[in-house]
Amino acid sequence: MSGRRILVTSALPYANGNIHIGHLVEYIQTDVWVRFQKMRGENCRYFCADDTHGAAITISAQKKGVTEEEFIDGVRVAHLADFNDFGIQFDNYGSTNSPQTREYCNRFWTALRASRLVAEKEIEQLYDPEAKRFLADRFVKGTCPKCGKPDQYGDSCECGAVYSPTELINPKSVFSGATPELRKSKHLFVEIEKARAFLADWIDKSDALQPEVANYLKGQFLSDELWPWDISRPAPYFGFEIPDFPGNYWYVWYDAPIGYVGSTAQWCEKNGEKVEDWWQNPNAEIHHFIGKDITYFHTLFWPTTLNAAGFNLPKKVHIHGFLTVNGEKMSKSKGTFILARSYLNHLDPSYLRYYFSSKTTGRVDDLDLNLEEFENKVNADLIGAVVNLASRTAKFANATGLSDAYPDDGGLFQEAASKSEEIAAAYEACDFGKAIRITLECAYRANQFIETVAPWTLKKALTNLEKDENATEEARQEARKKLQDAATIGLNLFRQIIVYLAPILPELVKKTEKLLNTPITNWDDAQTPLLGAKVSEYEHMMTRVPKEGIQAMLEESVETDQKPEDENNGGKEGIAPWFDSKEHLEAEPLSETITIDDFMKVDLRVGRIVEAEQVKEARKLLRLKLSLGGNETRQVFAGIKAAYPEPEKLIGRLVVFVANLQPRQMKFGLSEGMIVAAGPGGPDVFVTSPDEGAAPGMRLH
RNA sequence: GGCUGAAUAGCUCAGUCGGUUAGAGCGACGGCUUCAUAAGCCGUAGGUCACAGGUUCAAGUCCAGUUUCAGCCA
Repeated sequence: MSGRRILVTSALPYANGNIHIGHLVEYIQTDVWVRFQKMRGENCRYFCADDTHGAAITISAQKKGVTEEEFIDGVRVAHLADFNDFGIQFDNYGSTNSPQTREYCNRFWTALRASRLVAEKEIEQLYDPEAKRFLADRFVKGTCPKCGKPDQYGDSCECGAVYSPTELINPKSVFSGATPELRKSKHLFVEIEKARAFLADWIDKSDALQPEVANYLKGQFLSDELWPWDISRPAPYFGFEIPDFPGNYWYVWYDAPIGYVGSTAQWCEKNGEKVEDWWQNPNAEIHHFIGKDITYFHTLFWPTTLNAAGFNLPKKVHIHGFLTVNGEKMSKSKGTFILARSYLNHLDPSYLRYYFSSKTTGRVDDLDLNLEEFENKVNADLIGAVVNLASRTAKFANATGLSDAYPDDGGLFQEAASKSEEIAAAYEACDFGKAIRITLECAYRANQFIETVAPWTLKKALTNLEKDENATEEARQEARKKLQDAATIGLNLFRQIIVYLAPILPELVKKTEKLLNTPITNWDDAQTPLLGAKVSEYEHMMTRVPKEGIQAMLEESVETDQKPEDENNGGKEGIAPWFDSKEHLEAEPLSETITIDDFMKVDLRVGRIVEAEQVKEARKLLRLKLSLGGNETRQVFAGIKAAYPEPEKLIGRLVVFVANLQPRQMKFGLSEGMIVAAGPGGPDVFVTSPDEGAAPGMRLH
């Protein structure tokens, strides 16, 4: 493959929560840029992965009662589905919890050691004696020492106060609720101060950073001594153990960017390529797309690590701002904390791809999603100006196809073709807003042209001639040709615009390809008119933004029980507080007290589901076969059909099972017990699972 | 507090190297059109370019200051 060799990454989404529209700013921006490069014929690859390590993952997994690996596997499936449905097209989507990432963690580590950048120091930190683990500030909660507000994090309070976790009144560990104590432990640090000369030079001269970012780094960091970077965490910690520092693990932010390389390696294994051709090749370009919150990880620590190992430094770090909705931070109570899935449930992803792109400037500014503007802009630009071009011309060419020679259009096609490089330069600079502005000017001119030629009038004239018995066949031919020519011009101007918007609107490209029976694959498809092509029956390409869809999305988001992750730190040391509602307890109040003897009458056992199938005739029932270990099995009919429509997915799971319930003959067979599940019923039934380590046959006490 | 950035029409934003009368889209208003699932075209109104200075033949643009807003401070 020829062209520039370009490796592109987006920041790895943390495996602790769902993708929301704030994330999408970045993935859409990156995807558009990558699609643009590919259309230009560059050898461009887009790599990403889930970022899976750290204490927050452990907590989330514990809350769900699954292992960390099970938890991140589940999140990965959800992430990929969201990305896919938004048209984000990765060349490889890996995980930091992969053998490839581990291998590169080791390699970079060796390099950092060899460069004498690693130092050992003893630090004092809060420790949870019950959970037997050290606690980051965010995992301690207590009463604010300044304002007295309870239930605040160990580093700062909602009142704005900033303090150390040791100052908290009545501090508690979020793991166990135990009172933490101070303990000393040894940590490893990367002394990036030693890399100062390199960093200062790179920041100043490489042109990898937007000027405001370079200024920020110079003013904020380089003006003073660079603090050593605490890179190890004592066990237990979900991550990779440091080979030469047993009992300690790399901090999640060490392996997160290495995940870029790990994902590359995975792709290389599948495609017979070499990692060094991408990461250690002076002719390869590395482009990172990130949010401004994680600037210093990517502009201080990461270049230092890469440099130590002799890897390419980023050619560009493209940094974008945060998303606001209607001018404010996303808010759960206002319904503006919108999950990707909630958006997809109600609106077309093309709208958001277009809107975000129209507001993408390549600068670090925040981007506002104003929902009223969103609706207006998409309707006016995409429906009114762009799609409308096809919808008002296509049917006039349906019978004849496009003309065989491009008719005189007053230079419109040529003029738009001449904008190609200017638009391309805007894409290259991530100024998608500018690319769109120039393209839309073409659309306005095209609409004016259609207005002047008025194909509908030509069509009427033709119809009249065809009815008129006195009309000559020549006159009819001429009228037919005029109409075909007008439609040919309209559809070519339309297609040219679609080429320019193709990186942003892949779905619209597909529909255009279908309409004109010709693929769009290359940027230069905008240079030559399409001639002689068949024109399919016009089908709607895009509908106006449904107002009720926006409303429904907001309503759904108000209900979503999801908290914004902490922007600071990319959320990795953050933890979503619990939002447990009282509704369930109110719906079903606690029963009267029983004695331990009463309880002991119930023989609860761990069982493994070895068979699970639909009972077709039953409304609510699944037939399960539970193994209690050895050859002991029981057949159970469970009323969980609505909640588990795919029973085969239950096979292998451990469940809790009432083993001494009197068997009951049911219409479909004998039920020899029941499995324990929570929830009000219907689709809201949740089968309970024992923690890892439990085995079939164990009794619950 | 320190640092960084921003301020142009009701809204969202262009405005190149300092160079003619500061532009676009949306919205508002008036008209035209009726091919297209209300889309399109023409026109009108709307600006002390945050403020007061400086440099210059010439400043929205360059310089220093002031105000306001936003962000960042591992």
